[in-house]
Amino acid sequence: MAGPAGLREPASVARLLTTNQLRRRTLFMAETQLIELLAEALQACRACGDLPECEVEIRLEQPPRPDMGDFSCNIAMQMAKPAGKAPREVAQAIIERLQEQGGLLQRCEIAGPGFINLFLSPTWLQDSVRDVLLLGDSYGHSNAGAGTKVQVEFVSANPVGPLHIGNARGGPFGDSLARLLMAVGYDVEREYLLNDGADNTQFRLFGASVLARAREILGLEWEIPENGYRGEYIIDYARELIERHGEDTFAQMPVDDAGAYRVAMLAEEVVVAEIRETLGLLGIEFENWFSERALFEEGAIERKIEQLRERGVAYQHDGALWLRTTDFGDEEDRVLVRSTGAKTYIMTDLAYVENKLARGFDHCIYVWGPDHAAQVPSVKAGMAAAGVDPGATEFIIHQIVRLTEGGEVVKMSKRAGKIVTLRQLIEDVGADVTRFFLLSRSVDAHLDFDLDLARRESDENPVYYVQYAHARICSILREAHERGMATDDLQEADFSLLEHPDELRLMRWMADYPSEVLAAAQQRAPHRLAHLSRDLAATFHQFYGNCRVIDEEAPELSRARLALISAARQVLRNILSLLGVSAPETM
RNA sequence: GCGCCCGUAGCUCAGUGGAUAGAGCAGCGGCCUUCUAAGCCGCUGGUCGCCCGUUCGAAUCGGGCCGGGCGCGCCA
Repeated sequence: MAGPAGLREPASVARLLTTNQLRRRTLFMAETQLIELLAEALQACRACGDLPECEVEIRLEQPPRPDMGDFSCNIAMQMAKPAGKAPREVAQAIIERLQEQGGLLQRCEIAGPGFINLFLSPTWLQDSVRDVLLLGDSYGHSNAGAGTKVQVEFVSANPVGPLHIGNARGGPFGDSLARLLMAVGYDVEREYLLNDGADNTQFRLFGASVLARAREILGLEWEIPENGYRGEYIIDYARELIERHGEDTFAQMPVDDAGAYRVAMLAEEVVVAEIRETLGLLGIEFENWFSERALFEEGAIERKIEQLRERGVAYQHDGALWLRTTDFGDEEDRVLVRSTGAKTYIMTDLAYVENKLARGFDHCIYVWGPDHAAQVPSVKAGMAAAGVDPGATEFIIHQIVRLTEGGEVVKMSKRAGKIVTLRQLIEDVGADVTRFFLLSRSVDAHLDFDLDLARRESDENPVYYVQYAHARICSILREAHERGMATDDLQEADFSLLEHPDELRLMRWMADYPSEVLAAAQQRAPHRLAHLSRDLAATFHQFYGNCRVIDEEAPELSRARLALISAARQVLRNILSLLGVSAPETM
């Protein structure tokens, strides 16, 4: 794929690079090497008795400001007490024995209460820009996951209506988490669980509601059941189904549980198509859509019940079958099979997790809404009771989303069917804004989705700020191309010309990117990507304000800067791609 | 009552045990004959809910309060 300015995509070159080559110049590797250097210096101090043998952990961190260096180390403060010396004195002893190594470290200094601040050499940073260009789309990726098979199950909203803002958050979150995990070397599959079993109360209530509406349309006696679905959209489903399957199908459908379930299954096709389409608008696609029904049909549920009985963890009481979860840390025992014979969610969860593990997943991540938070302990206890290692599963609970407009919370009522659908939201503010906003907060935090801000197509909207940086770079590359400057083979530019503080900052930022991706993946924190993207955009915009890229008087510097912004564009693209937000070439 | 999440600038929120706690939005003031002003620069704005502890060092870890949200079915 050719870039807008005829840039050659160096993907083929990237494939030739080995993992070691990739690692050599990431900041993470620099960090590892610096830690070794410090350890050697510390050893030297101990050898001549300047410092005592004591517990210290050599860790590097990022100083708050760039003029404080690229890394800082706190060992002097850790050792001050056992050494009986002032921290700065300890620091002095260490840096005196720090052996300068080829090209990595430029200088170091003591700062503040006793920090050792380390400055990377510009040469090292300049080389890292070349890696970005050579590795392209895979820059920032790593192999931390080592091919471990991970399943991310998310959304899994009951197939009883359109997705709404309440269950919208799991979509972008789960999808970006999956993308992140893939980027750091996991073998990931996304899955949507359809709660469409015959025993599923909600699913059957939904069927009964649709049937009632169909009968209404046909002029027959009708009644929406207690706790049924009263939203307008139920009428739409009824109409659609009558068109598809004919009036007779519904006129003759028995008004009972069996009829309700049959209608629910017919409606499911429509609902799932709608859900799939809506998520598709956000760039979310699932490798698997798993029907809970399959667990019943294929006998997994019955086998599980049998197994639990044999293990002696299930018992009959009050006409129901209970699981002895209290033996595994739960507050009370849980019902597996109701006295009506219907299976509960925990029953299907247990059969389902076994199915997942049987499919070869080493790790199963569940992304659940806050309404399911309370069931996590019982499900985990249930797994333990069933002999499934709960360590193979991970539950991530996201908090609620509220829409705000004009400073007020938009009120919604699910019972009355007064909801804002995800589709409406996307049509209102756009897919990119929807994804970015939903991803911009920590999953633990409640999220207020500011509709007024989201609608604004201006500088106030953070999505456009990031996309604008990308478009701006594309524009410069286009301009350079039009002026006849070479915009290919930029990895061969003379990077040593890039010495301006804003250039160094940008380079450093990009060199740090791979470890940020890894951290975001490990912390299951896609929202960090949103912040990173803004931060990179800001770093670029600042550079843009202070450094002119196209300068026909200085062709070599121009070329180096074109290489630099081309790299910045690549990293912006890579972050946006993890976020699932588009990177427009013009705005 | 019990459990989970949150409490950081006027508002919405970041913040891997470190230095002068940061962004966005809102407010005030500058910067376009030069590569996209959807931008940049500067200013204003804080008892990090409160108390005690751990630590050389706490917004961050532990305990206890206070406040808000959500959940606590033989619904999912």
